[in-house]
Amino acid sequence: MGRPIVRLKDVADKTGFSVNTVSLALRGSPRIPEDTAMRIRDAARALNYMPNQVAKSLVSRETKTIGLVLTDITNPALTQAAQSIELALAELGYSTLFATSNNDLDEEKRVIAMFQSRQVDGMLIYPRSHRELDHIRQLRRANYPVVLLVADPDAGVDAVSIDERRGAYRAVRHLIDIGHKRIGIIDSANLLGNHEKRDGYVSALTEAGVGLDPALSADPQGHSVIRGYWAMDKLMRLPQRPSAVFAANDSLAIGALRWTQKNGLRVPEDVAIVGFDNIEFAEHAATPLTSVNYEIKLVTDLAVARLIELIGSKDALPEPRVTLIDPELIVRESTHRRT
Amino acid sequence: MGRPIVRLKDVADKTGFSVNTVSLALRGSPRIPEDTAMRIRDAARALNYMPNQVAKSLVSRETKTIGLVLTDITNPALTQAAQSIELALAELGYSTLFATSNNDLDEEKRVIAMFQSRQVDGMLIYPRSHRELDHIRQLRRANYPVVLLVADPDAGVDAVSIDERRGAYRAVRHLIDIGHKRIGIIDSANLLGNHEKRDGYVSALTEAGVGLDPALSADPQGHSVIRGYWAMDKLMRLPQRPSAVFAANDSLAIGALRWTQKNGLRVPEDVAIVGFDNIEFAEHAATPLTSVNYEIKLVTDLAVARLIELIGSKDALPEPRVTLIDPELIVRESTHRRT
DNA sequence: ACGCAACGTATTAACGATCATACAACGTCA
DNA sequence: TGACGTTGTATGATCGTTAATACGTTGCGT
Repeated sequence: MGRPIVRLKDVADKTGFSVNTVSLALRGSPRIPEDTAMRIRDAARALNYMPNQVAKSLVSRETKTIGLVLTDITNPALTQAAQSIELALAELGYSTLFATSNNDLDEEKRVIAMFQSRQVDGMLIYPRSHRELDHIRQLRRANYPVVLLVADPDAGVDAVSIDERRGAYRAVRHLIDIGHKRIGIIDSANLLGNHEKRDGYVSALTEAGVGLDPALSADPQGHSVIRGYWAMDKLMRLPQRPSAVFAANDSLAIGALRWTQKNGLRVPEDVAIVGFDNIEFAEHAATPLTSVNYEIKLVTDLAVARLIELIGSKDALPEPRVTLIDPELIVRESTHRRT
Repeated sequence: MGRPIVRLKDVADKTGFSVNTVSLALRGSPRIPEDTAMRIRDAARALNYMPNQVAKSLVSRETKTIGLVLTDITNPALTQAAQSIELALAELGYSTLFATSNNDLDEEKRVIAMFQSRQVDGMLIYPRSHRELDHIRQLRRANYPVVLLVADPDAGVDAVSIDERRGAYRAVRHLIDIGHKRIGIIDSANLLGNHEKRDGYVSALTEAGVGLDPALSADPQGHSVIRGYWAMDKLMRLPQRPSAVFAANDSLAIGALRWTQKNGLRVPEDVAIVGFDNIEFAEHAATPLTSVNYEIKLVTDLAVARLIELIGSKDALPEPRVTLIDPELIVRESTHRRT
């Protein structure tokens, strides 16, 4: 310890004014004559005075801090989100306290409680599960401003998210449109209820009258490149291979692509591949990947705006509102029209 | 506003004890008999009492919060660092306040001042420049615990970093060892003094008696894939092309690799490529990339440990210590022994 | 039965800031 | 000239918590 803290009192002692006068002067109150204010400001600068936000927060009952809960920041899509959230909040004078839940529900709860204890003014949460949201709904009921970054329309909590279901639908629909019928999917067989993408896949196939084959579904058990490689291997060893594969994110898709390279298959001639998130590496992959694209900044800006709105609400929080952003499909070489 | 805050006083009122007794009981003081403590704990639970860390911090003079300053979190290497720092700190009971300097010195200063104002117990900083560290040295002089995440040995501030110079040396040395003489470099011609990698490149060439050709140096003006592609284009249009290229990070290297694909060159036969950071996409690139590898967790764990040590130091901070981690080279297909 | 620990709980004062209010000193006006 | 505003500054309470200390009860020993 022993870090020297310069307090209002120190500035007061140095100038001979009272603590209160110093406080008013530094905050530019019109009640303090310019002459006095200047002397006080000079003294404050000389002492390198910095207001203690902790003390300030105690009386103002706001910390100008928001808590950001992520599952796992190594996911490039989340990284981007974190970056643009921090930026947007900083512009509004808020600091970002961040923590990862490591995809564990108890951890998520613990992190949320910690943030509450630290009196954050609001939270942005990337929940581990899109369904188990009771603990978050409870937060909201206690009048705590929260905005989720993924959700379905009836979450019962404010949320801004891209429409994953619709994005997946577009991807698979595209594959169908260019003539594919046997379409595989690489996505977690998710016990957590995160099956928006799978739903989109199913509805595109169903709509086109293509039967579902459970064998065409591979659970990568992770979201890294190597997991995509591994899942692709499972799909391609089937007696009846898929002619196209939809991967739930670009890392998985790149893993799948890598499998085709190692095994001498051509993309898209032998198998077409579609990814999700349109990360930079997708565009510049060995075969540029068709991928579901969206502007992450749009999502985060809306989420931040909504959160600030909730924080500003005087009385009870308004009715929850879920905003889903419709993503687009960027078609590249990894999918081609079949003849 | 109007968020309901449950305070010690509320628990006190409910149980009939005084605030102080409640405080002691909840903190498990031996002075409070088990019977009383239990009643108080029950009441606290019933009211969903959560200690107000802001108030606690005011009296304890520590926030159990550290500030993490990054230049730009989209850099995958920094992302990883952020993740493992958050994890390590959380295990030690610290929260992470994070902010990005957006590679701007004034912004960096502003962020640091903000963190001070918020009374963070210490800071981990990825400085924009490896040379302009005066504002950070000043912090240290004011007895503020700071650990940098990149630095040269004589920074005058505590630091834990990988030895970029040595990593670059190993990469270029490897290229020389397998027979290359005309070796290009893709790295920022950095005005900020971040020329550790370039230094390593130069010393490997010099040591081998290979002359330096300034034309073989390309400034990508960024660190993304597309910038690497662009810089590679510049290098490969030279009348005397390099036979090998060292890129300062894997994104740049992947961009360079992409250029060779588009232009029908073979890697490593026509040109060898080495990257830096060994991100997952490097291993699974179209041609698996040789890259400088290091365990980021080792760096961050040491940095966190050092920071905690500084925070714990009773009196003045100990002499600054710079720890450089020696990275290794992972050789993959993108470089081959020449015959 | 009295003094003195030990025990259990309460009181008071911080922490650093803000806010509402009090209070001097001075000037103005009828 | 005295009541009344204005102006500039100070005082005191407050935010929720902890720390130091004070103060009643007990129970014990003699």
